[in-house]
Amino acid sequence: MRKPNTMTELLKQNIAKHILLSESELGKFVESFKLITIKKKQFYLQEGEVCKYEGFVTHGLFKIYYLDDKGFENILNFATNDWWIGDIDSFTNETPSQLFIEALEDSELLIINKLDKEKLYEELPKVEKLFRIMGQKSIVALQRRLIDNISKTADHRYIDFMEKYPKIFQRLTNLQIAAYLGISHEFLSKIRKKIALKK
Amino acid sequence: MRKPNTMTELLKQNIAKHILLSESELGKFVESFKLITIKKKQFYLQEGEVCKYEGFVTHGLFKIYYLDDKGFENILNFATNDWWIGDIDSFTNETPSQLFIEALEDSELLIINKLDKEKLYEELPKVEKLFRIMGQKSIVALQRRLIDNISKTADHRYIDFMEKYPKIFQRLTNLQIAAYLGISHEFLSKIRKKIALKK
DNA sequence: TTAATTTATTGAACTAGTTCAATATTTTTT
DNA sequence: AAAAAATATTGAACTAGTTCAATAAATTAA
Repeated sequence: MRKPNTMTELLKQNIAKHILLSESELGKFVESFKLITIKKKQFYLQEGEVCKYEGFVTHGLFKIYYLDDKGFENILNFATNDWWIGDIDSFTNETPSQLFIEALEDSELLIINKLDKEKLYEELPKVEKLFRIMGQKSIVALQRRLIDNISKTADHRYIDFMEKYPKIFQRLTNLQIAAYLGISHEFLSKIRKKIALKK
Repeated sequence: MRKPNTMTELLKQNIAKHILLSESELGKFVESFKLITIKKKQFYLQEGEVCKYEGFVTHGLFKIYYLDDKGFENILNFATNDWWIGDIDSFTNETPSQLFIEALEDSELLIINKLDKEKLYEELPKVEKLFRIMGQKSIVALQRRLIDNISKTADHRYIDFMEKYPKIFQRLTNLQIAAYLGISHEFLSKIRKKIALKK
């Protein structure tokens, strides 16, 4: 593990993208977080649990997924350095989550619990703005993802994903990519072949 | 058109679901909004425009959609009484929208522009919380919609929609429902026949 | 280092959903 | 009330994507 303050630097840089805080406010902000590690194949969150923390990934890789009626894994998203994870619904309303969040690599996170987050909202009103803006960005991203899923074919979505997230892409298996694209891995294999032949 | 203060009552009730404001704060809040009407087939927003207002629908019905590469209409959502509309991305960043928001019935809205909204954030810090919470709810809804779209068949999605929004459902054509479900209207017609035969 | 397990590829048969074209029905306009 | 326009239904041929099963390749565990 790297030094904790290297990790909090990442978090400071992340929030500086959205709002402007003084050095002392930044200090107070990051102090509310705790550094934890999660080993590959271990869970940050499992279906049925209440999501107790919001987490900022400083290192590693996660998949966020749910199991459908047939027990099939559908990946909503991946999260690596500089991404936030958690189940907003479960965290905010303290209800059981439907999601699994699992480490695909040994990972490190800065986490905050609900009480400490609420304290932050009170002490640093700008934090309210921060999470409002982050929420807005999530909405835009989700809206785009929904649009793509409705109106693009699987090969198109595969190529888009590869181009948009080349670094994550390399670290994933085809099974994981297929579960993200919403297609069977056999069909992904055929898409890959077709693309390879074109070149 | 009904009396303006009947309309602002609806807005007050809506925000009371999320945060607690005093009567005078509520008054200040609703004063920042302007009541407008949009006739059937007219647009609240068109592709290429910057979204200048966020709107709270007090009466009527809208479709929010975008045109894909083939010029095909994909409906992201419908909005009726007690819903908010706007393109968050375009509104926040003052960039051209990709969306159309069109009235399907003669409609009434309370709208607020960016400057007035920012003023509200400053004067009533709880409003920041309000929009953060509303954003979180949108995220949850979008996430569920994405999940459904990936993992459920069209007949399942059709039945879900009918059961979840029976009142809106009745006021829509099959063309509109198909554009929302992401299927051709011919196929929707076949789904409807299959369901009718089962009964 | 071998054995065991997981991941990837391929083909064949299938199913969900599309596309196109023709006809019927409903709604809107005049 | 008639004509015009938009919406809905149906069938036939098609395509994108699934499922199942067998085999190969790559990773992980012993």
